[in-house]
Amino acid sequence: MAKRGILSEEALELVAHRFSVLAEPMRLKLVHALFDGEKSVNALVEATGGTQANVSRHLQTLMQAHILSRRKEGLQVFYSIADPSIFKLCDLVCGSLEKQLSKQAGVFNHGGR
Amino acid sequence: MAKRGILSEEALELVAHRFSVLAEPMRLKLVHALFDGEKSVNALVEATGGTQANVSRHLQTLMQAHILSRRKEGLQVFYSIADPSIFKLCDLVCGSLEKQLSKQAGVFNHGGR
DNA sequence: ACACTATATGCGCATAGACTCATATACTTG
DNA sequence: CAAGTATATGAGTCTATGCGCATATAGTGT
Repeated sequence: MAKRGILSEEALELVAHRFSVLAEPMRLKLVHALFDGEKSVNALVEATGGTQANVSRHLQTLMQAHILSRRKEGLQVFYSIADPSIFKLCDLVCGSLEKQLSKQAGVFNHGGR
Repeated sequence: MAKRGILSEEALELVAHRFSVLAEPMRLKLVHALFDGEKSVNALVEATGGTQANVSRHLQTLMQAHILSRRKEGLQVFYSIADPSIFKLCDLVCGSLEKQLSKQAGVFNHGGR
């Protein structure tokens, strides 16, 4: 277990910002699409069904947060996941949500007439 | 490692929402203040320096996300962390940010004469 | 140089949500 | 029941940001 000291105001802002970057479905979709390796912007546009402009913008946001990395090759730009902690992060949240949902389902199965 | 399948649109929204709940400095401050055990609203107001109204609102948000739990005792309401995955989540993000910051520092130490 | 493709970005609109003030609710005590 | 304390919430304002449209920039091939 990591030791958790007192967090400064500034540190809190950083952490909050990091979470906020992951708080958009489209960006999660992009990250998820990159789980199995790098992809070009066009490939990501197709994979997500978003517009090119929007996908590009979200990729910028993810880049600025150092979550993705860029590789330019001719006309195309390939993005890939730069911060491996994203995997664990998503696993954690998904796991926690599954638990919650199964509990809520339990309420229905249990209480229902 | 958990297996990561394809996430539905709906699942993405849930995960995004979960992140968005943690994407506010004030809420992180509250969660952080609860790391060492339950506290009353008043105690949290003092600990965070926020207004009572605002603290109460953020506590609602954290409750609805099933991150906190409530215990009422007379006039006071005590909140505590209900979802232990929060600890790991924060550790992960903090660790990742520390790495990033030390890398950025390295750039300066390295390139600068 | 021109046309073409891939990606990035300026701008404007619309919405979400954080904050404050005032007030409502819930409980306790006299 | 009245007064006091702890917490929650309605209404309004203000800022942030996601999205679409159009256009800019960068690179390739003829």
